Amino acid sequence: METAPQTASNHHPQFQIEIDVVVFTLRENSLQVLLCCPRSAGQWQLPGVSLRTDAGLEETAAGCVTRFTGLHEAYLEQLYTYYKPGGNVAAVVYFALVPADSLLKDKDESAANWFPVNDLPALVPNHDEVLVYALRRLRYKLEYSAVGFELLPENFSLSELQSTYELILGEKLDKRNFRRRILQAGIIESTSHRRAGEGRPAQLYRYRPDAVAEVKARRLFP
Amino acid sequence: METAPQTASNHHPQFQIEIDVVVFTLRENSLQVLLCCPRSAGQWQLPGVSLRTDAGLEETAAGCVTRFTGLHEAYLEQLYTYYKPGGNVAAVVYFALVPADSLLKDKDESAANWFPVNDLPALVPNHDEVLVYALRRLRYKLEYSAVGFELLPENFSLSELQSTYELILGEKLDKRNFRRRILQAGIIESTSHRRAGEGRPAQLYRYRPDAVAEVKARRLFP
DNA sequence: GCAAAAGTGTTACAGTTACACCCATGG
DNA sequence: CCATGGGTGTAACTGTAACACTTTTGC
Repeated sequence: METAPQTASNHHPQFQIEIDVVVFTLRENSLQVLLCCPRSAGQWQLPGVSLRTDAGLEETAAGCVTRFTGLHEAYLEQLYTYYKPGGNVAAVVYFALVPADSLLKDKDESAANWFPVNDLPALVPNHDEVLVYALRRLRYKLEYSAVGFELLPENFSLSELQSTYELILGEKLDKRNFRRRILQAGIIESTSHRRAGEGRPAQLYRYRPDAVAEVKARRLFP
Repeated sequence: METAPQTASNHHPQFQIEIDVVVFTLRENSLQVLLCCPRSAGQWQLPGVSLRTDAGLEETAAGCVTRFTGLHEAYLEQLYTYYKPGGNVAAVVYFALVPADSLLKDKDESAANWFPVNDLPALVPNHDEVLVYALRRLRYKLEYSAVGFELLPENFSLSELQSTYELILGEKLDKRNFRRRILQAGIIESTSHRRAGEGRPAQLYRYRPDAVAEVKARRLFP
């Protein structure tokens, strides 16, 4: 990475690098994504910033999330790097999960908004594709890792967790099987809090950050 | 991707983009990786080229594989993008699988060589890490997709396929279970060829490119 | 006391694993 | 005819999916 790659010529083309972030959250009973509409573009697009030479990729993505949501900790993962030949700007796309009810700050400056993933506005070219890919990755990841907690506040009830999974996967789940599995996996622990409301109060749980989140799935091959 | 991202300033830092490729193959009964040692660096590193403005990322990676192995078709997948703050070159890393016995061409020009993944030379900084990640991804991918065929010639026996899996996963597999599963999955078809040698001749199979390769694994969550 | 959400076990079924012998060919 | 690698089925087990009622609270 530090040394020049070996090519015939010695001068290398220069590119601009843009970090885009697909930020998901749960709002209004649906999975939503953060989009912004800068005046210069006049069209909705993923929030993004230009990479500076003195900043890391993930660091920059995290800064972008903070700037648009005000949150300082979010689940972040590199998704894909795009480059369209003929241009001179490459886009490194991250995806992020932020807890429910993360409010937008700087609303006017950033002109950003949440949109349900099933009801998106027209987007800048290629961002549709990126979004579809991010969504696929999120669903996929949900099936073999513990990523669902990132969309919930620190303390949550099992019913809330189940709804999260149902919303993202788009299917209903069996309550008893869901509880058994999630508890057996040992990735959450109960807290001393309970949430009152209509009906019987719910036991609240917390994610155990020390838990080993990825689990070996059944293999097809061999 | 085309429009400028919104930042305060209007001038953007410029970077060089390097495409590196982790090329795996099976040779001498082990999983091996392609490394090169350009005169300028004097140290082993992943083969890489500088991105040109008029070329796509995957296209460039494919060209890199061709240049070092002589092969024109290889399984390619984007792995990760790295950037070390303070530098000005980002590296987009791909991983590639090439069939057994892919010979190196241009041996002297490229100064490249195959190394068993368990016995690597000292590498340029950060490439160790990249390689470890690539290997993890390969093992992982092998478990839920049909990627193993990419390391074999067009026609192969079931025993050869099984050895491939065993070599990569680093564990022995049950012959009968292996065969049942791979055949049930319907991703290979028998050909009219057989391979003679010591012992009973083996039926040769071929990968069905139309097969749906990715299969839903058992979920932990929900 | 009733509406509303939380919590709790068991059984049938499907898929996975473990395992040992016969077959076809070349020398 | 024998050495070598190729090819084949079954039984025990483990994990998964389906399913309905009782409990606790607020009003």
